[in-house]
Amino acid sequence: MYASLLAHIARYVSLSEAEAELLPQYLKPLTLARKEHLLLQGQVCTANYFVVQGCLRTYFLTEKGAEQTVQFAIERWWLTDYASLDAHAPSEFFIQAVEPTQVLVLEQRVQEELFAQLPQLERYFRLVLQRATAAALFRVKVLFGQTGAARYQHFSTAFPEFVQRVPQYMLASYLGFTPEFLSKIRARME
Amino acid sequence: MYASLLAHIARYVSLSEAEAELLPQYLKPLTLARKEHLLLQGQVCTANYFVVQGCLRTYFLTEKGAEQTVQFAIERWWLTDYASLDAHAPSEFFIQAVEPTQVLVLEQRVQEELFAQLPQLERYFRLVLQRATAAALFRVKVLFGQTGAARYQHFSTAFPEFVQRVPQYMLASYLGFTPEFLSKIRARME
DNA sequence: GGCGTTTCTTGAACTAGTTCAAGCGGTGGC
DNA sequence: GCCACCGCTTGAACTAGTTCAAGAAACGCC
Repeated sequence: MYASLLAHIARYVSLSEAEAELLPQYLKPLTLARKEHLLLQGQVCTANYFVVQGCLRTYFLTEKGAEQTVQFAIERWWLTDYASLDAHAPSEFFIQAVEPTQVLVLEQRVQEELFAQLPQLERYFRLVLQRATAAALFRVKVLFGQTGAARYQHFSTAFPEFVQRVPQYMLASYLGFTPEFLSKIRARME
Repeated sequence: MYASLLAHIARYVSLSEAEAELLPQYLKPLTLARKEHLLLQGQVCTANYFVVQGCLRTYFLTEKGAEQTVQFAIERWWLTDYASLDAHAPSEFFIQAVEPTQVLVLEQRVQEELFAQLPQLERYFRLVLQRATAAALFRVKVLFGQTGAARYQHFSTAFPEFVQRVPQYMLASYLGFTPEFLSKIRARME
């Protein structure tokens, strides 16, 4: 359970064994069923979630009532709504388990204590956020730089296992088009 | 020059006067003419830029050769390409001054020394990155959640001074449509 | 203060992707 | 083992936004 997080932390900063053993005091495991929500629109987001096993997504409802997926998180990704977390404001998003999922929950109010105990983690989260920021910029580049069909083709060759794993309507909205259009792209590819 | 950065840092963490006086050793001022580049596609990005006065943008060239703006930075924003910076890899983006601009340059290789001297800055940059990540998510929400015309209307009521400041073709591509279409939206609004 | 470049506008033809509606297939729940 | 539902497909009509081209306006610079 915690091994996955410790391995991830070790990529960025080093913790002694004694330090590593402190983590379970601060992060609580949680198991989610398929389609279970961690956050509903309108609620204040109070925690950061690390995916040990499974898949989460962030989505919102468009004016027409369609679910628009804005990000996915699979194993070893952190997911939260920083806008809501930082400002203690109601979230505009839903966070939901795409499949049965195990997460570690880091509550915002214990995060400060954790950083006081293990100051290296301040650096760890900075580096995790740098990667997230780079990923967000790349996502905007892909959305603007290529057609829907090209986005699907690149995505499905880059992450073939992931395409199998999530319902196509979630993937379609993540890639910026309708499920019907995705179906037509697949038909065209033969 | 440094007062702007110190005021920004003070929003997130506190530095003593003695600590504040160390900053000029690490960050170098730089003045850019309109349209001057800080980074060209293909170069490795080696620094993080803080805008004291003026405006920067990140853009890339689409297959058709059009400039696609992906982000702007005005006073008190940091801008860099973290993908290139972290991986020491050639950047896919250009970073350019939209107007005459003064920046403070934090070279990647001196950033580590700076954090060793002033560990609070590790936290400062983490918090700056949290805001950037929240802004990136919000941007995706706006791009997917509303039509081009609605995006322009909301943007120009939220940031009227900014709309005056940048050429419309940059704003059009930032908002996800062509300059011609922006012109037509404006005509429709009368 | 005028010249050259850059930026903005307008219109007409076009296209990538949407919308709506109907049918089909798999599968999870009891 | 059956039913209900959810997700996927297909086609036809549609629309938001693009493309291309040409002229008008505005700006920055010496």
